[in-house]
Amino acid sequence: MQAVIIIFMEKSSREILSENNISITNPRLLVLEELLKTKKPVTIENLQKELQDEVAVSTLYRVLNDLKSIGIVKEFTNPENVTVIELSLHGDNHHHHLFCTLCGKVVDIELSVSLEQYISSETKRLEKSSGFVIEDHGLELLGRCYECLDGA
Amino acid sequence: MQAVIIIFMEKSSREILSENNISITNPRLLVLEELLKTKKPVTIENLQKELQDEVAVSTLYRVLNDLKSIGIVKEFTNPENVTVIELSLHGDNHHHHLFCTLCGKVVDIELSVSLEQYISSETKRLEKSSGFVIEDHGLELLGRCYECLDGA
DNA sequence: AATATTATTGAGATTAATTCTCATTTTTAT
DNA sequence: ATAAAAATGAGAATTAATCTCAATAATATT
Repeated sequence: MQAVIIIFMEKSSREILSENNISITNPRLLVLEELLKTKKPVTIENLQKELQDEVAVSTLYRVLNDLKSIGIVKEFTNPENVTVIELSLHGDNHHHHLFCTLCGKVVDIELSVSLEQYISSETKRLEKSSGFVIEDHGLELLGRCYECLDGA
Repeated sequence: MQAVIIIFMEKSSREILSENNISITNPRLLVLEELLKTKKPVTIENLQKELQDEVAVSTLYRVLNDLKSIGIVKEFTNPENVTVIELSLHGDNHHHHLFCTLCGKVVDIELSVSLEQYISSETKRLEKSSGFVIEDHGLELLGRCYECLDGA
């Protein structure tokens, strides 16, 4: 009997860049590696710390804009209005965010299918009453995380 | 038969300030008047334009912070990350925002009671799975407004 | 109502996040 | 291997917001 081993290989940073037809440069690889390593939403400040002496600040911002424009990085702001960066490789990964208002932690969350459906139908109702065409939505949840609750 | 006329009188800016025990000053009155006049969410840039030569920029920011801290002004950011200011006189007016991604227009919206309930119960589920205590939520809708759709 | 005390204002300096400029370096195409 | 095009680094420029501090206005006291 043969063992069948299935490995879900993360795409390499090089592959990601070449698939998107943008040139393969060191800063881009370094930023991508860092985001792949973290796997979680990060502030630009934290990215900067991790990439100190490897990528210039101006380049970091430029690279993030490049990655945003090919759609593999998403940007949003936390409740204190700080920019948060998140890798978004698999095109359609609709999700939402839960923020700790004390320490700033951000967690990705998925809503139940039924709630998503409910939001969609409400959206249709609101399209009629508002005259807008509604294309997207995001639910933000605010609270306090276990660590901050512990400390208190 | 007598006519019964009921007038819902907007509280005056003076009353609002004195009820909240903060001193009545001209800049505060001017900012409040402007917000009462507009009745809609406004960017700080727009507020500045309206109050040119009447309130110094530094004072405008300070007054907005004062009004935020007594809870009669709420602040949020639009999808382009610009700060938007909104009067919130009647303490509990939970609502959400619909943004036009083309012109930046912001519209207040109310969700149906059942959707709000649905979100609340999802929140309870997420509290268990995330370990957070969730205290608030906001739904943002993004789309294109009738005027921008017309123009296109 | 007049004065003393306290708080607020205006103007501009400061800070922080992000973008821009441009000479140099790296990448891609030939 | 070389030419052409694109990206980088360092620091200057820009923008939104806060801070500083002397002058002014508001409140409290007599």
